[in-house]
Amino acid sequence: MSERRTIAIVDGNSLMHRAFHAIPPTMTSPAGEPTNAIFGFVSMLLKLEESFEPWGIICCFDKGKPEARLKLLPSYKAKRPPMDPALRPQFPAAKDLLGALSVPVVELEGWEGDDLLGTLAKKGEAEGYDVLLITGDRDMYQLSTDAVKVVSTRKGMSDVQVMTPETVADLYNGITPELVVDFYGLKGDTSDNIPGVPGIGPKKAAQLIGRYGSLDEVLAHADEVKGKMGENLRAHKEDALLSREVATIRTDAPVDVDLGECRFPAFDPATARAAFAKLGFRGLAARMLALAGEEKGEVEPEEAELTPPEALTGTAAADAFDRAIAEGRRLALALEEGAGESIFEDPVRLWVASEAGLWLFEGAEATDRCVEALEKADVAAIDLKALIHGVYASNSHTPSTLDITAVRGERLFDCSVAAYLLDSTVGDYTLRPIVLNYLGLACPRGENVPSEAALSAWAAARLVEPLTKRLSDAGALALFREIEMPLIPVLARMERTGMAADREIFREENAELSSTIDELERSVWRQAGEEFKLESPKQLSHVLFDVLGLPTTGLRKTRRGFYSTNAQTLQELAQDHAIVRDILQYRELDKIRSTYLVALPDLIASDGRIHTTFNQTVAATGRLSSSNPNLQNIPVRSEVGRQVRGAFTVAEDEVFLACDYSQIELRLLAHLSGDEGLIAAFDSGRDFHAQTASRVFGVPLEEITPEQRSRAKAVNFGIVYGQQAFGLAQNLSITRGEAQALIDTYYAAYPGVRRYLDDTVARARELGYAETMYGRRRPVPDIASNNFNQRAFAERTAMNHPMQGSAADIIKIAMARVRAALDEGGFTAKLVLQIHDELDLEVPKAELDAVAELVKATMEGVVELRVPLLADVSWGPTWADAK
DNA sequence: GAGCTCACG
DNA sequence: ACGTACGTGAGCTCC
Repeated sequence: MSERRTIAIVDGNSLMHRAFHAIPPTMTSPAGEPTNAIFGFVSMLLKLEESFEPWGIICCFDKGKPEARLKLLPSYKAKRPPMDPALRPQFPAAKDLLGALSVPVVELEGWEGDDLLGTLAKKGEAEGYDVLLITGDRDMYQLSTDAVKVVSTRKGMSDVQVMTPETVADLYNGITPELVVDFYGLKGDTSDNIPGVPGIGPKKAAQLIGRYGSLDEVLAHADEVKGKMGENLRAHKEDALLSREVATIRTDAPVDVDLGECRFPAFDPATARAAFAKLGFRGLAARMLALAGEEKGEVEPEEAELTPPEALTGTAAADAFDRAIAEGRRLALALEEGAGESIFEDPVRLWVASEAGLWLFEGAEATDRCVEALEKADVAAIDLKALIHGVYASNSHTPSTLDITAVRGERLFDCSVAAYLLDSTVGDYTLRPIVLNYLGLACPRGENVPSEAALSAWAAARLVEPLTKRLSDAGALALFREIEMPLIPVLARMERTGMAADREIFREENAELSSTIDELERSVWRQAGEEFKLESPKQLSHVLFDVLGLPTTGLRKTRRGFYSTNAQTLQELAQDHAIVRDILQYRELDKIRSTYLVALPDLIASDGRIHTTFNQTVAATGRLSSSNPNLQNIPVRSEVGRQVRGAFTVAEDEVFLACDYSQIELRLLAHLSGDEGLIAAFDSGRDFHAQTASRVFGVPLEEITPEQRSRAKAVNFGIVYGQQAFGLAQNLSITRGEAQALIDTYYAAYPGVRRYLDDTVARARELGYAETMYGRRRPVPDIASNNFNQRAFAERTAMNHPMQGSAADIIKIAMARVRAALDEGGFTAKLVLQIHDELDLEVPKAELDAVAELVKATMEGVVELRVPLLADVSWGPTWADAK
C-alpha cells in the first residue's frame, strides 16, 4: 500500500497576524525593518515541520479587496482597524522568504486567503492527498473532512488543536463541518462584522440547529420558536441567509497550482541562507538548514563576509588622510596594540577607514594621526574610550600625547554605545556581534584577515549610517549625540586621572582587622568544637545545623540542598546563639578585608592612584558600572567599612568633595507620575519618608514614630523596585497580608503613583520596552511570557527602568556639564568618580567655595522637574570625611 | 565556571 | 499556582 502524502496548506494572513501579536515588536532586521511577525511565522513553520512532517507545504495570502463578499455585504470586515504599519511591510518580506524556501505562495487578486485554502483543500483531497489546513481562524472548521484536518493554532504552533469532523462536532455540540456555515449564519461573526441574527449567540445557534437540522429548517420552523428570539428569527431571515453565504468559504477559486510541486524541504541552502541573513535570523536559519540536511558546523561559503579593501600605506595614505581631514570627512579608527613586551609601549599601527578607502599608519605616525583625527575630525570607532586611552600609556603618569579636552564629544560616533542604546540587554558590543547585527555580515577569521583592527576600522566606517538610522527610528539619536557621546571624553579623563589612595592606610587597617578576624575565627571554631572554613557556606551550614543542631524551621535551602547561611538567615538566629553573632561579625570584617583592604593596594598605579574603568555599555538601565576595581561599591553603611574610604586621600592643599542627588529616583517618580500628594511632599521640603508615613498611617507628621517612618521608607524604596507584597514582607519581616495592606494604603494615599505604574506596565506590554525621560529604552520581552515568574520579573523591571534610567540620564548630563564648567572656569578641580547619584571630585582648597557651588548648581540645573531637584554637597580631607 | 555571599546605589 | 524586591562587580569555595 503506497503511503498517502500529506500537504500542509498555510493560512499566511492568519499566522502572520498571530505571530505579530505574540512576539514583541522590538525585533528588527539588520536594515532596521521590523521582523517580529516573520520571525514568529517562520518559527511556526518549523514547528509545523517538526510536529507533522508534511510531504509538502504551500502558503496562501489575501490579495486585494474581497470583492465577492463586499458585494454581498458592503460592511464586511468594516470594523477592522487598519493594519499596523509595523506589520504591513512584513508581508512582502515573508513572501520573499517563502520564495527562498521554495514554498509556493498562492494569492489571487480579489480573493481572500480563506477561499484559496478552501479551493486547494478540495483539490488536494480530489488528487488523493491528505490535507492539513494551518490557521488560527475558527471558521475554517467548515472545511474539515475525512481527508482534510484543520490544525487550529491557539497561541502558536506549540499549542494546536487538530480538528477532524468528529472533534468539530464534539466542540460545537453536534455542529458538523458542513453545518458550521449555518451556525455562523445564525450567530454571526463580530470580528468580520457578519450580522447573523440579533440575540443569538453560539449556544442558541447550536441548540436551534441541533433541533431542526440546518439553517434552512430553522428558518422554515421559525414560527415555532417562542419569544423575542422567535421574533428576531422571523425578522432577520434574510440576514441569516446572507450571513451564511458570506461565511461560506469558497472552493472554486481559479487557482492554477500543481500540488506535486510543493515538496518541502526542497530549497537551495545558499538561497535560504542569504534570505535569512537579510532578516538577521541566525537560530532559525540554522534550524531550517538542518532540515535540508545542512550541517551547522560545516563550511559556510555562502555567508556574506565583511571584506576590507587593500590598505594604502606610506605617502599615499598620508595624502589621502590629509585630503579627508580637509574635506571634513568622518574617519573611522582602530588601533592595533604593539606586540611589545609592555603595555606601556606605544601602539604601533593605526587603521583609518573612510568612504574613500582604508589606510594604515605605523609607529610614531600612528599616534600622531590618531590624535589629529580625534582633535580635528568627526571620528567613529568601536569602543572610542579604549581608543583614546590607546594613544597614551593609560597607566602611567607621564604627560599624555593627547589632551583629552581637545576631543569633542559632539564629533564622536561610538558603534558599541550605539548598539548598546539600540538594545541594552544583549551584553556584547564587540566587533563581530555588531557587524552581524547591523550589517548582516560575518567577520573573517584567521589568516585571511589583515588584522582585527583593520576589520574594526572598516566595520565602524560602514556602521555609522545604519546605526544612525536605527537610533533615529528608535528616537534615541539625541540621547546618543547629546548625552552618551559627550560623556566619553569625560569618562576617559576620569579614568586617566584615577583616585589618590594611601597604601599605608590600607596596610594599617588590614593589620588591625586581621587580628580581630583571627580571634573571631578561633572563637567560632571553639564553639563549634571543630575547625572548618568559615567562608564555605556548605561547611558552615553543616556545622550550624548538623553538628550544633540549630533550629531549621522555616529556613530556606539553597539549590545545592543545604540551608542558606546568608546574613538575613543568620540574623534571626543571632539572638539565641553567640556563635552566630561571631560568624556574622567575621563575615562583615572578612569581606572588608579581602575585597578592599587586600585587593585595592595592589591596584595603586605608579602615580599613586587607583584607575577604575567605567563601563558605558553594561547596565541595562543606562547606569555606568565600574570595574578593575569596582569603586562604586566601596563600603559606607557600616562604621568599620567606612574606614576604607579613609584611605582615599587628597593632597595637602586639596579637599575631597562629594555631591549627591537627594532621593532622585523618588523625585523622578513624583515627576513622571504627576501624583499630587508626592509632588506636595517634595515641594514642602520636609522629611519625605515621615510625610509618607503620615499619609499612609493617618497620623500627624509630628507624631510619626521612628518605626513608622522606617516602614514608610521601605515602602518608598519598594515602589522604585516595582514592589510586590512578598518582597516588602520579606524586607520588613512582616506577613504578606500586612505588606499587602501597607501597599494598598500607600496606593490609596498616592493614587497617581498606581496609575502611573500600571500605565508603565501596560505600555511596556504593548511596545516591548520601557523607556526613560530621554528615550533610553530597555527591552522587556518577557512581559508577554506565560511563565508567571518571568512575567512578574519583566513587569518589575519595566516599572523600575524609567526611574533608575532617567536618573542615569540626568547624572550623565551633569557630568559633561560639570566637566565643561570646570574647564571654562579655569578650575583645576578633578572629577574622579561617579556612583549613580553622586559625583566625587578632588578640589584645591583655593577653589573649594566656587567649585562646591558650581557642582551643586550644575547638578540641580540639569532638568526642570515638577518637584525640586536637589543635590547635597560635602567635603573633607579624605573620602571618609566627605559626608 | 557556577553558586553563594555581600559591598554599593 | 507560581516564589521575588531594581541595578551592578568581586572574592571565595568547590565541582
